[in-house]
Amino acid sequence: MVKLNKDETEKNHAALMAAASEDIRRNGIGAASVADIAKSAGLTHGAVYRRFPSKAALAAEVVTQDFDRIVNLLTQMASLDDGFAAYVTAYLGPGHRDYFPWGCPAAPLASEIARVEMEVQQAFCDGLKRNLDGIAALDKDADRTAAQARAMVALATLVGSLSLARACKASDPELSDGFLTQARDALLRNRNPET
Amino acid sequence: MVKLNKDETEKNHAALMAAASEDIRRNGIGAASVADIAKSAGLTHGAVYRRFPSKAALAAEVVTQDFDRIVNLLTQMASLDDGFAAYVTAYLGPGHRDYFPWGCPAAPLASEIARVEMEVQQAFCDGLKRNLDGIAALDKDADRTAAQARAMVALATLVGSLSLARACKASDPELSDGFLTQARDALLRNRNPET
DNA sequence: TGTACATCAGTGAACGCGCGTTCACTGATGTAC
DNA sequence: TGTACATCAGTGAACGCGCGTTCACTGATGTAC
Repeated sequence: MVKLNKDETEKNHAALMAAASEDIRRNGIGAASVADIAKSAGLTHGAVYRRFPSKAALAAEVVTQDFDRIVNLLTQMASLDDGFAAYVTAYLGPGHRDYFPWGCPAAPLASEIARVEMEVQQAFCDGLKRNLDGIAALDKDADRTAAQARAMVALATLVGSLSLARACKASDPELSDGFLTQARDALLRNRNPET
Repeated sequence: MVKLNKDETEKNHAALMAAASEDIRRNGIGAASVADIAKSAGLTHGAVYRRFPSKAALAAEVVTQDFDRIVNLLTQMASLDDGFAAYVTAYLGPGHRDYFPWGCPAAPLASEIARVEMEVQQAFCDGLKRNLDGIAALDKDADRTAAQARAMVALATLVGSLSLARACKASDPELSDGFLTQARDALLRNRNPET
């Protein structure tokens, strides 16, 4: 290929991040391949190593960026009448289950994170905390400790039901849909039980 | 090695299954290696292929056996005063998070299952349904549909919190413990909201 | 009881493959004069 | 305005490695006679 001007260079960087984000959330970090990511972005694998010292560094940046997107979404939802319901409904919609160009990185990566490089674990854990804060901010209860606790349970339920819905989609689509709808109903019914 | 008598052959088979079960739940199916599994069982990789036509066939049998163990446990717990509390407490204890010789296959494999061979997906989905039935059987509510629905939400919450607790264990042990205790408290508080 | 032989669980060398990573090279850009 | 040159994003061949899988072989077992 030829030398590009700055605009095209930035476009290539964004394309690389987008391709990596999709591949990593769809296939996991281990099964995502540097060459495939580069190819999806219209580049070759060598270009990846001009920008990132390793696949792990790329994965860490992808995880951070993915959580940034979720946190931005949560910030927007905080201005809605019922942001929590909007978040839960979007998270457990069939679109989020079947579509990978963007989405929550916690569900597909949670099981794998413990065995990858520490820099990726740190990025994940950091993002997770920001995600939890964003969920807790949707909870108007004066007791902030309780709101944080509820955010943790809510995120765990979202992650678990999305993962299980994805797992059994091919074998039993009805069961898959059931995980999404039952979790949604339960989360919207059980919140803030004291009020 | 030498020819073994039938007892030793069965021992080797059991050792292979145990090693595969631990490796697969600890590292995932993709990252588990046939050679490592054989080595852990005191054999070489060739021995695996005398018993299983492929790594996928081994994984499918491991998944089935892992769910069998969970279902047996649930059957035993059904005779306790509060089997659901016993299940939730054991599932979300730090032992289940940190120890891999046995345990629930749903949490570590959920994210990965959608991209492995169909025979493994079938074994997983089958096991998942038996797991759900076992949880629902701990629920004495006369409304069986509601009990099934609660079982799905409970399993999703268990899977999600265990996965997230494992994910952030190294980066933030307190947050990791929090996922376990908050999910446990919520599951024991919110069950069967109509009674 | 002793001998010959079929069985078959397990061994280990070999295979092709895709992986992450390295590095010498290319060639358009944009600056220096 | 025109020319020489340093920069640097991207290319693509090459590397060592571990993977799943195959297969000719080994040798104790347990049966047949």
